[in-house]
Amino acid sequence: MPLSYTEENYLKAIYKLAEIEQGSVSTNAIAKMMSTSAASVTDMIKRLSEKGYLKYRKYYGSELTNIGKKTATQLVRKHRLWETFLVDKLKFSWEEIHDIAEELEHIKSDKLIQRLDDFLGFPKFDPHGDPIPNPEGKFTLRSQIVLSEMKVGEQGQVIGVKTHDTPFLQHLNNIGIRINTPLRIVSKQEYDNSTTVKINETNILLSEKVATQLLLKKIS
Amino acid sequence: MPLSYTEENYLKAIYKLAEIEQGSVSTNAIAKMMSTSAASVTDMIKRLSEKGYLKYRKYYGSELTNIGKKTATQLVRKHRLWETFLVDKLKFSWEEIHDIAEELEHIKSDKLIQRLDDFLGFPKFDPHGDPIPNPEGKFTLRSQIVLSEMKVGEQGQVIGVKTHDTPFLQHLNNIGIRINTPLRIVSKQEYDNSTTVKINETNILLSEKVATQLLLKKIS
DNA sequence: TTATATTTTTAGATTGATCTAAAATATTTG
DNA sequence: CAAATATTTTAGATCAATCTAAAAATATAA
Repeated sequence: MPLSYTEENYLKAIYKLAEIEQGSVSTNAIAKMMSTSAASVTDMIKRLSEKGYLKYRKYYGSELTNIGKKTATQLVRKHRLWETFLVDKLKFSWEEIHDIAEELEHIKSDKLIQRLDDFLGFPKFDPHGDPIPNPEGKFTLRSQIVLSEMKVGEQGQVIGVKTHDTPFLQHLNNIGIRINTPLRIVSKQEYDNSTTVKINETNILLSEKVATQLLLKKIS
Repeated sequence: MPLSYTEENYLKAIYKLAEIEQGSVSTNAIAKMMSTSAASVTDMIKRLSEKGYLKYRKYYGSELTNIGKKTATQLVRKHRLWETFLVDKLKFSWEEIHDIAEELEHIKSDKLIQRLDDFLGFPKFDPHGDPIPNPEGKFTLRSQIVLSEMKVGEQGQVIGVKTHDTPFLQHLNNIGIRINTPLRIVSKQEYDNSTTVKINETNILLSEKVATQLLLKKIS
């Protein structure tokens, strides 16, 4: 029997939390991520446990099984492919796509996702720079560095962001930073940990808050 | 408050039935179309009536209000645009798209549909030849004739089908008939009401069952 | 290490969508 | 037109997903 919309969202939430915390995920953490009560979470993890998607010991939290992880990874794959579609084909911007992809990812058709992947040219990264798992669930790795850790004089190209919240992405749009933007570190101000970068012959000041969220690939 | 997935499906069903029957739609007819019990339908039409999407008199059936019709038309618009996307962009065939579009039509974003419409080049008809209503709900009309009513010697081009059931569409694929196929009526056999047509210099026999479901535009 | 605080689970209710069976209303027919 | 038949509604249950409040278990701190 197929998973419900809600069950799928729980799996995704637990998968994400397991990436941060290690080992098992606490009921309260899931409740916070799903914006629901701990009582509801207890109900749901019991159900998902019975269906074999996770292992759960009372009072000690939950851990996804292999099938649970696989299912969650496929949801991530679908989400990121749809986000790529929305940006590449429908010309949406960074910050508009999350909620729509959140709905699209639940459409149940393997063939649809294969065809979409093909149509998009088998992308390996989504518009935020996050890797798109392949049908087997494998992620493509690449070397990346946080802008705030680059040294003066080094050059790089923006390949991703660490957070996806709308105000941050809008701010990046405003100051002219997007995926693939090339830049050079001009100077770093110790006083407030801000960084000056040169983009297209223009110097731009990036606050610490921004510099610690931008992922780059170095270019020599 | 937005409509639920189920409420949207009821609206669509009632809208479709109102196109066939005239005036109000019976509870049983809705139950049949939704493959559910009459009791469930009674519950639902009460709710939709309270929300203002339809008018309902006990024991006398339901009729959509203007807002109900508008909502249903937008669902039809979304369904047909997604079907067009699946065929034109993702290379699905006629008979594979209905169920997927049935899910996609519930994604809630006006901007998404605008952008999709633009991306597809503002199509006026879907892959089955059915008209796609514009954002205001207006359908494009065109003159069409059922193949079985054409006379020997007349020429036409396939622009649509009257039923969408999978075996029928697969049969059309098999015998080489699709949207835009040009053909000429070679002869009509009175005995079994079959029709012989010429497509690309080849004569093909169409049964009455097929000939009464094919819509054509005459060409002179 | 006992008391306090936090986390988690249980118990009991609610809402939407569904069902079956029975009652009420409408329609058809002899 | 009354009896038989068909349709529709009501009544009462169930299931998934949610809630609040209270109880139970675990963790922390004096």
